[in-house]
Amino acid sequence: MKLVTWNVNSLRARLPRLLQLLEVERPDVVCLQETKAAAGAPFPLELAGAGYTAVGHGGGRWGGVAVLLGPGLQPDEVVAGLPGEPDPAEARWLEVDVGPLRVVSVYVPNGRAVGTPTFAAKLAFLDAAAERLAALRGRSLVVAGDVNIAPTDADLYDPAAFIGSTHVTPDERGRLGRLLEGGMVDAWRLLHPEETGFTWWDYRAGHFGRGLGMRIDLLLLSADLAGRLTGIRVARAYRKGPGPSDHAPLLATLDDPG
DNA sequence: ATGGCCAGCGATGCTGGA
Repeated sequence: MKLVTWNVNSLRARLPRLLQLLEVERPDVVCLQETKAAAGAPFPLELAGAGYTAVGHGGGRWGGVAVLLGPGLQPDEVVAGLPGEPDPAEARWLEVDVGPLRVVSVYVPNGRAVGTPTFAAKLAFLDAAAERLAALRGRSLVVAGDVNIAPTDADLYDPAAFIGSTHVTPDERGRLGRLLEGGMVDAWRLLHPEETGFTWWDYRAGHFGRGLGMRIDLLLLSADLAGRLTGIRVARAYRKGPGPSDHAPLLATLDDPG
């Protein structure tokens, strides 16, 4: 089974690149973030044409998450929204049951600046996510998305450049740690303990070309699924070329259950 | 070479992203 998570920075704007990814990689499950699609907005017909069933949680002008399922897969239970989240209208959390798996696509708030109300809302969202994952403990669980936290300084191009900024504070990292309680595994780090694995690069100032990125998109797996992880990579090709997102897709492969 | 802001809204320049 092949899993993808990708902050597309607008589904509409990214559709050509998304269709390219679906055709080339043929993933089974795709978690999308920042679709910028309104609640109830129809998905582009091209997705169905490519063989994918889409489940969305719309967030209007900003935000929005979705899960795409490949041929032969259908959504069972769908839960949109996160109990206790600060602003449900931002549409940052979507759970979809796919066979024995519960798949979560999550887009954690940015937080903008430490000490602001939006930063407090980011922490509150993370608290709510930890509560929800505790409630889901024991299930075969995939939590995939843009967490807007660099887990450690090894996930930054230059730790000194982030002193005093969001994405690196103990408040944020501590809450990310709570998401990993109960045996959830950071899939990239499981197979790549040293390699940087950046998933986001600022559009500005040539950051991508200069290798100035961050690892803020994560695939978290419950322990049973982590044991089946055979590969994970950042598809940097989708950060290049015409009309890229500022995030690259993260692709993982799981062995079939034996 | 990991190459130099983008998307939405809406009609102009501002907001948000991280």
